[in-house]
Amino acid sequence: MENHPDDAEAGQPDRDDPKGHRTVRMAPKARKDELLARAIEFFSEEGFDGGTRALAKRIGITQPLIYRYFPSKVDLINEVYNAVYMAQWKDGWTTMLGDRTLPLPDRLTAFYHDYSRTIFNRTWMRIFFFAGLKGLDINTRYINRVISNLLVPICLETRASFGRESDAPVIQGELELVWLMHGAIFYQGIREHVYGLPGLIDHDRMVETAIKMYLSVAAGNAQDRNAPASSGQPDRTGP
Amino acid sequence: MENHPDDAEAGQPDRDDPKGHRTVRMAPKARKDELLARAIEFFSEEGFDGGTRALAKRIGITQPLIYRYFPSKVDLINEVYNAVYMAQWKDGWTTMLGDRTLPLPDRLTAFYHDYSRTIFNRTWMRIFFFAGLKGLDINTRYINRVISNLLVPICLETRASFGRESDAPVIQGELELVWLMHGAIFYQGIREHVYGLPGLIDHDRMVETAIKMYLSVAAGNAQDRNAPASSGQPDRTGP
DNA sequence: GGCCATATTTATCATATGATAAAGAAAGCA
DNA sequence: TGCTTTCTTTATCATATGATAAATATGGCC
Repeated sequence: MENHPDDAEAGQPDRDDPKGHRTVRMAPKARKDELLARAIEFFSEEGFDGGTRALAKRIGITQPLIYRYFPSKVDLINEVYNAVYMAQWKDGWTTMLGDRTLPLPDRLTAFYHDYSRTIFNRTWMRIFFFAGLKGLDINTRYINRVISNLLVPICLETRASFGRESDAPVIQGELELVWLMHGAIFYQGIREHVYGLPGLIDHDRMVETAIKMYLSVAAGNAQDRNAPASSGQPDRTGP
Repeated sequence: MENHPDDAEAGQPDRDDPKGHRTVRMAPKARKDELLARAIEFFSEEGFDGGTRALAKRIGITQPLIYRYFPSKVDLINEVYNAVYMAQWKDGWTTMLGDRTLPLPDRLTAFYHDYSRTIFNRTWMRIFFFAGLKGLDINTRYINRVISNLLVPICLETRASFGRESDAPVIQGELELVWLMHGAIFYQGIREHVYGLPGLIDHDRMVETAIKMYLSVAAGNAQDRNAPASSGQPDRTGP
């Protein structure tokens, strides 16, 4: 990192092979795949400021080789996005949430179990936050997709489930409630992969509890819905 | 700096003052305070990889001046930590949570309102995540303080509030439940300051809803407590 | 008003970074 | 076996970085 004056590695940059070449010449596609996979790993640890030399060293190649497969570091990062977020998205999630042959609690449970299994891992979680903090649009685009394809449908299904079906646009209050559940669940992934705390013993039970919390308050709101002028939540300044 | 061949700024690096000196000679303490305040701002935007030159430019001083007040960048960052996290912590939070002259829901509400007002701001939230991702120990230490001074007390007060007072150590399941509430609330700060989504309209109401969710499930657990062998949560594989 | 302590700047170092061009070497094929 | 393709490396550039030493100039004090 700083000035190791007479580092033994000085003469043979970037590779950790003690002598000459270690290169196994690879087919372009295989090499590119490998590079991308290792880059995902690498950037999830180091952030996007991680250097291309460090990445190359980790893979066991020299740094300029990266530029044969990706025109620039930014291009590499973009492919990382696509692989981690776009490619792992399942349209089936929205379908699953809307399948009214099952009770809503079951649908929510099934969805969040599957969703958690997809995103609760070190690379997904960390890259997501690195991107969010940098303001990269991958993050914004992903969140917008979550809202329109997951959270809004959940709002609508919740209405229907409590016999208040309507095509009226989802209002702020409904969405906030879903965000609370979603956040409660998502935050457990943050604990583990961003804070580095030990993982949950029983993810599935945690998910079920969060859903239970949501539904119990949603049910309460459904009953209050007739009377008050505002949004069905008790006034906090009341007696 | 470098060689922007014909840059107008070439002769007067780092300052944006169009002519000569703008320097107002400041007392060391005042200058250091200003530097620290702007560094907090700066690092919360750029992360800890933000350069000292960019920071200096933002303040309107030259880069080496930073090193008169902070021996190294790492030292500066450490002072940022202390100012943002250590100095803003209130021991009163723990006291407030344990004040049994008030009903638990009121205590939780008062606490989370105050806590949110302290941490729901751009600098706090973002620096926290920059530090978490980098694995800096500020983050770990802070979380440990949250657990022992906030979450564990909440567990104990919850027991007492439901007539199950005990000195037995807090078990995993109790803590997980509190983490769900805490995460639900905290996540709303993430939405705003890390994802950059528009802020909540009514923070206070969100906090109250999250607390209500928590207490309703905690109450349920309290009732189940006698019968089942496990932890009072219905078996998810049941019919 | 001139002097002096010191806050601030200029100039510079050593190293690290993303990126490019040219040299080298591993395989497939005749 | 030798040739050709192209995967991989060496060498290098231009710039950016954290940090230091020496020169400058500001403002209080007598």
